[in-house]
Amino acid sequence: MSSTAKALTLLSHFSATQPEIGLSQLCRIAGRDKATTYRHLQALESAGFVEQNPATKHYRLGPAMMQLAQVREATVPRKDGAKPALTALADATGETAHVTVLSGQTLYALCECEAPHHGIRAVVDLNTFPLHATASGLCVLAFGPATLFDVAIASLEEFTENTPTTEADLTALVDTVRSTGFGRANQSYEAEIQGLSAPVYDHSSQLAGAVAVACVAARFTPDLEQAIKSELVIAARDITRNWGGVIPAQIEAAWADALSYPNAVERTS
Amino acid sequence: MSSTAKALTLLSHFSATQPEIGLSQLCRIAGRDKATTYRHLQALESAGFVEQNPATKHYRLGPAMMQLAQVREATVPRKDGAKPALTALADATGETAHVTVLSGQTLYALCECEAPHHGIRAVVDLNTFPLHATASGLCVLAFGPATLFDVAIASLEEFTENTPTTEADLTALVDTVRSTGFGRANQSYEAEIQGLSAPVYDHSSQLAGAVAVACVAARFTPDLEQAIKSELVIAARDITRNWGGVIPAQIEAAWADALSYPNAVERTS
DNA sequence: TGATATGGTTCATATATTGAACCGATGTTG
DNA sequence: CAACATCGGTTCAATATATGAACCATATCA
Repeated sequence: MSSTAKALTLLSHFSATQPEIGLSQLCRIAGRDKATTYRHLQALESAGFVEQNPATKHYRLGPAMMQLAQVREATVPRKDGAKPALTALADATGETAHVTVLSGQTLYALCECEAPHHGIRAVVDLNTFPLHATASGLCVLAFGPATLFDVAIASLEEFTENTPTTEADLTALVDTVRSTGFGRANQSYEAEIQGLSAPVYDHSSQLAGAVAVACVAARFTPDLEQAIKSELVIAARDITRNWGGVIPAQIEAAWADALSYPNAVERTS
Repeated sequence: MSSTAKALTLLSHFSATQPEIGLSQLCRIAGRDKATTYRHLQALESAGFVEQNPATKHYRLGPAMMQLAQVREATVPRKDGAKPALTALADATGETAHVTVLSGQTLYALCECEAPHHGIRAVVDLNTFPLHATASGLCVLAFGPATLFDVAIASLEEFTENTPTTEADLTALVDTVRSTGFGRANQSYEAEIQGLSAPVYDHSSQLAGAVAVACVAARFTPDLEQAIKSELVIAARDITRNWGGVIPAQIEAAWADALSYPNAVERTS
């Protein structure tokens, strides 16, 4: 590990809950020598990556972050940050994958990717996603602003015989999503289509949207469901990372539980 | 200079106008060896500070910037406090407005706002602002720590034929800023760009940075200068207020004098 | 007053960084 | 199409640079 990489990992110890850290404290957290840590902080400070609170001498993230984040945002718009993960997801699952973004009270399609594996495949052709009947919508209801639930029950349009049409039905579905970390729509929007989704987050620490897989129901087996879920987790982490967000710990925990990998954080890059 | 500092300065070469840079190109820009630059980029990539465009192999700023900027903003919420005033300033003047923050001996760009009024407008695309050649820099020299003046005269790079290149020239400019309360850069950094700035303060009662307007020189008239100055005062007061600071009485007095509104404190919201 | 924190500094040691030269691939050009 | 240029990436000997135990100066507290 290069000394540069070591210096940079120091930055990862700053967070909203612990925004300012003293030298000795940071040494303990990072498990590194004090002189070394001090020099690393000096280097970071010279580049504006950290600065010292003049009053306490504690260190905090510096102003250069703001400038660089602006350039990053101008360089990689949101859609581009989702596309690679989406194609990987479609390829790995062999099913159609798509990403939705929540804007206000509406869930919009951002982009979509069809896997070429099968002659029969789901085609996602929506501008806006009904909250109560799609996997992405349920995901947003479960993890997004609470006010959305009222919006959803105000228009419980019945698309298929599986569409939830009562508040009780919808509450039950959303509760399941909350406990598993995955949105699931069993032919509730279109017959013969099974949807599975996972939430994605952005820099605001709020839910930003969902990533989902639409699967032809005839192919849907417990094995495929497990496979899709584990790929969804990878895609959701990737997109969230590109959008500057973090997956809430409780959702990571729910995923780990649902996938029966009690301690799974096997891919963080 | 530590290798970490060298690696970090690579990041400053990325900008909105040049968001992606190839290895060889970056070596030329940074004036460093290719192997070294490559390893530095590897270290930066491992921390998510840069990433490679898979298609072109060119490097660009990475997703980690977004997360860190989020934490920084949560720690020192400056950008949110500056943005409304900045858009109002850009809108009222019809020119490009920006805010800079002083950290240590370096003046960083915090955010920028372009007015849509004109087809031709200034584009601020800087990571750090030279102290001697920009309106914001002169403002900081005039009202910030005295030690900055030594830093400034240590590197009097000549950007245009109007750039001050002697200590005497710079002293004269800074004295003018002190007596008027406004930083002014008449095409001293870029030809055809007139800069005007005002200091902003934070809770520490120290100078925190500057708010500035970059104006296309061809449009610059005495009337516009007066208009920009009075808008700058409004913006500087607003930002200072949001950052928990107070404008020193002597600067308020200088402003009132310069604007020929002897008792002007007519808008403080 | 002594014990224990803190942020910051020193210096011999040796480890990690450096850059000229090199490689294979791709693209240009007369 | 062969010669040339440029690209991203790699190698290895030379050495510049990072390292950490011990050490300050200062502040806090019992």
